[in-house]
Amino acid sequence: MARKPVAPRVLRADAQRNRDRVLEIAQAVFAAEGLDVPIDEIARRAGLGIGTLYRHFPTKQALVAAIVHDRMSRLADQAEALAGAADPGPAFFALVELLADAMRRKKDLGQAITGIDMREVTAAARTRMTAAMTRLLERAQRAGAVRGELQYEDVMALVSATLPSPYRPAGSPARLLAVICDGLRPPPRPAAAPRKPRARR
Amino acid sequence: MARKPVAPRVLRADAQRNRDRVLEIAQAVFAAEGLDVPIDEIARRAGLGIGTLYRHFPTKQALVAAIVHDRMSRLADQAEALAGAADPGPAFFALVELLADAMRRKKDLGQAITGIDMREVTAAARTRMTAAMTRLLERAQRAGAVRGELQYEDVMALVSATLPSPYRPAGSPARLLAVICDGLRPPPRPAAAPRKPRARR
DNA sequence: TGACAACCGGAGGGGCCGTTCCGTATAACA
DNA sequence: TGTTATACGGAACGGCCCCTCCGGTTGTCA
Repeated sequence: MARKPVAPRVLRADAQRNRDRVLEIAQAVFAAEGLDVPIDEIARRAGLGIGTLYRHFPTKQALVAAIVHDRMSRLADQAEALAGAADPGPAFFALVELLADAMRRKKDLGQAITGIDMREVTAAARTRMTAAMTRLLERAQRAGAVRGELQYEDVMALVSATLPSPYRPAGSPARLLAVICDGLRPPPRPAAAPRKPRARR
Repeated sequence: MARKPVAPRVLRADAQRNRDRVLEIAQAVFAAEGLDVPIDEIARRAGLGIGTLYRHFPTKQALVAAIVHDRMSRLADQAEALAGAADPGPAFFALVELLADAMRRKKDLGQAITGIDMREVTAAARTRMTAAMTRLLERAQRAGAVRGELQYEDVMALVSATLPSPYRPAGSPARLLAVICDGLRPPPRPAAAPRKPRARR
């Protein structure tokens, strides 16, 4: 169980310095190596004791949350901007690429969105993100740029396919994204009949 | 001096019974709940002591391997059959669906193919699987049924998108598979120009 | 039926991790 | 410069898991 750190109005100078340092290091480490890095390791790399780290962030979750929430908020901002774009089709695909790119660049983001239970902790940003994506998806669907039957979860699942997972080197992000984006568009013929291959040449 | 051989020709009746029971239970549990179930849990559900389980399978990996190898071999059989089919296009898409379906039905299979390091242990079946898929992919590409630039890893990454992951309820498998299969086909126009939405406002 | 090899069960060792505790150090301020 | 609230460091704790060990049990065969 975690004891809530008593937060006085102002931190002592050294405390503020250390807090910043923890955030800076953790941000880099989680982005590069994912959220499974032990907290002792973060402390070590920051040149601090474990106790110090725990005074600033009462829980590993709290530290992760601080970082992921930040990242996710920025993403949500961009998503909201795109959600209001004049032309929803291109905006939707831009958002898909944006998401895929962000999640690939920041391993922690991908993990937080895709897997590990950060639900509670990133609720606010996540909600905005979901709302923006959902709205844009619906607009793009009404505009005929995206298959009508798809839902938010479908899109997120597909985006997550571009993420590398441990031990399995994922396919090329660019190729995967091309497949996914083309697949997201409405099929040429409404009937689900498989397309006839062109005659060989 | 030589110690007793690890595996005598015939197991004692009770030992054989217990071994079978472990396999049966582990198979069900791993399929339903994935490979993260502790081994004590398997033993408990089988009504056996941990020691007993460990005599039959010296390692958790060994137990998992026995089960996953089995499953994967069956899949490889089917893949090889499809790889030789007359019409490579439909056969390729059948294999994709087969894989997605198998991995969704058996959580351990999905995990073993996608993530956890079972590489060594399932090498034989995996190699056959990979070879069959690669061959079928190339044939389907030559037939013009699948985008030419894709590679084996791309296809597997896409298939894995249909898998549910913990905490994130995946999208509908049917819808995802539709998107993926359509995306795998060569795009109608060489240029990937996004479709113009209808004018509307 | 008796003797023994084969087998069983589960306590406990060891490693990894998140978290807590508390003796020591130091910034802040008079 | 002295006093004190605040902060620091890291040993130690507890939970989780894989795995080992060994005293007790049981199938098997003469």
